[in-house]
Parts: sequence; C-alpha cells; structure tokens
Amino acid sequence: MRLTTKGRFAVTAMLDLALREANGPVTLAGISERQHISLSYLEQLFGKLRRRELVESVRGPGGGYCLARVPHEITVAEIICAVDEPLDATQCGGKENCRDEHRCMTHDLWAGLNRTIYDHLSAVTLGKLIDEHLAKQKRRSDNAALIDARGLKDSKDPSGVTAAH
Amino acid sequence: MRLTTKGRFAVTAMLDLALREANGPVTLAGISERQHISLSYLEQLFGKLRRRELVESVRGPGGGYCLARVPHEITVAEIICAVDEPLDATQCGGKENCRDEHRCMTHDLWAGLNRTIYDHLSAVTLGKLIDEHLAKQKRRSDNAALIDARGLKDSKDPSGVTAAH
DNA sequence: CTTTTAGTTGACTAAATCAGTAGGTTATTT
DNA sequence: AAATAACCTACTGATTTAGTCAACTAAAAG
Repeated sequence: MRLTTKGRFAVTAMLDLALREANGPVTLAGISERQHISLSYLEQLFGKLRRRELVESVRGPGGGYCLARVPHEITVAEIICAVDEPLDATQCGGKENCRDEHRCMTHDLWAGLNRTIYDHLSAVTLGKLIDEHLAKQKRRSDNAALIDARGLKDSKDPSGVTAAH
Repeated sequence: MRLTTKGRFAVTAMLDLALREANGPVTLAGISERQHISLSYLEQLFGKLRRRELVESVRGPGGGYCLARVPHEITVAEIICAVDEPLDATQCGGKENCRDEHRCMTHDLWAGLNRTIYDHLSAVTLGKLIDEHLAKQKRRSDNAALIDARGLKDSKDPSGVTAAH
C-alpha cells in the first residue's frame, strides 16, 4: 500500500461527495470548485473509483456521482487502493521469483507492514469521517451561537464542506 | 508521512545492517550484494541516514556503517522519514494558508491520518524486526533438523539474511 | 610513503508517477 | 435541438525514483 497525495485527493473528493449526495448526484465540477482539484484530474480519479465500484455515475443534466454503498461501508483503504496503482513492496515482485532457499528477507517484513497499514486504514470509513466532520461543525456553530447570540446567519453553504484554499 | 519503495529499501538495508553489525562495521558493498540494491543508491540513502544520526560511519579498510543506537531504539518511522522527503498532506501547505472561515476540510483528516500511521510505524523498532526474523530463522532450522536428522550444514551465511533475489 | 579500502559528495540520467490540459464522444434531460 | 455532465484518450511539465559516473577524503595495511 502506497501513500501519496493522489490517494488523499481521492479521499477528499469522496468525503465531499458523501457529505452532499443527500441532494442527489454530485457533479465533478462542483467537487472541483469546492475542493480546488482540477476537473480532469477528478475525472481520472473517478474513472478508477467507478471501475472499483465505489461510486456510481448518472449522466446527463442533473447527473453526477453517488456513492455505490452507504458511507459506513466504504473505507479509506479502498479509496486509496482504487486510485494508487499497487506498489510491489518486495523486489521479487510478489511471491513467485524468490526461488532461493528462503524467500527474500523483506518479503514477510513488508507483507506484515502492508497488512498493518491496510488494516488501519480499513478501520476508517467515510461514515466515520462524516460523523467527525459533522461533530466538528456542530461544535463550531454552537460556539458561534454562544459568542454571537443574535445569530445573523445567511450562509449559502450549510454543509460547510467548501475547501478553504 | 509518505510510503514508497524508497523507505522500504532503507528499512531493508537497515535491517541487514542491524543483523550483521555484531562483527563490526558493515559495508554498503555487502548490503548491496545481499539485498540487491545498487551501491550508489545505498550511498544516497545512507547519507541521509547518517545526517539524521541513525547510523555512524567508519572510513577506511575494515570500515562501513554501524547503528548509531541500539536496535530497539530505532523505529521504522524514523528510517522512513529520514529518506522520504516530507509530503504536504494538506494542499494549503501546512497550516498558514487556510484563511477562510474554517480550515480546509481535509486538514484535520490528514493530520489525524498521518498521526495514526506515524504512531504505528513508530511502535515498530529494528530490534523488534530482528527478533521476529531470528525467531523465524529458528523455526526454519528446527524444522530442517527434524526433516533432515543428519544435518549436513556447511552454510557460509549463518545469519541467513542474504536476499533471495 | 604508497596502495588499497571504503565512505562522501555532486552532477547527471532514464523511467515512472503526479497533476493537470485539451479535445473529443456519448448519454440524458429540458 | 440544445444543454448538461459523464466518459475517454492523448498529451504535457514537474517531480520523484532508482541508478550511474567521477572525483574526493580518511584510515589502515604493506
């Protein structure tokens, strides 16, 4: 399992999608605007996410993407694996080539390490991230209500998921 | 924290070093041969490892590298961080640029994820890896002794850390 | 003192990946 | 028919990866 910005972009985009899909399909153009990720790059990422059946697409006007499963059944590990092409941790390239007496020393080492990281990221679902995000939202708005007791709210972005640069 | 083959090479090399340093300094040429990592690439990696004070060098004949600390005090996280240049997880580049109402959505997400992975890899020390490796060695040799009760041993590599391609 | 060993440094390279651009096509709604 | 938005391919510049090459310094052995 490899960890780069690519996977992070994908998780960010999926989180944006998850937070908004209640109102129907979410367009990539919208995600692109809110999260400041280029549209074409998103198209590439969502092509992979769709092929891995993490999202479903709806074409035409009013179309966009929806999650293919409920947020609590989509893990961060799945998202990252979908977009980051695999990394052959062992230089023997998987398992076949180690044909000396014992497998190359790093084999079990990396297999174990990969497992560890993968398990950890598998324990984190989109649903969990949403819950955390909303909890934070709530804390913030409670706080704001306390400080500014009058509450002059005219927010056009009630979900509060617009990226701040 | 980023995870690529570069960090894995470094950990592999450090493990080879740790398993052999009892007999004095270990040369990069030796590690190169055993683990099939190019000498020049190892030189680059060990330059960084030395600057981060994870290893110490001894020049001249009989020289090579030693661990700067005991194996149980060197973590996999340290090794990876030493060779992999850092990855600004949040596209706002750390913490300054998020100057809208709230920080960019991914900020806490990635900060938390980074922390998680880092903590996990910080819990794994070279010493631990050595113990696991030796335990595996022992199981294997016990097994071999059972199967081949005569024991025709003329191994030139008692440590058994030579990479199998 | 010379030679050999082995680390140290810097410049350079081919290949791969990252992030994005451009330009088109298909499907669906209005 | 026009507009929308997914889908697809090819291309690009920048960075990273993994590695080569060459010159240098420090220390030991002869």
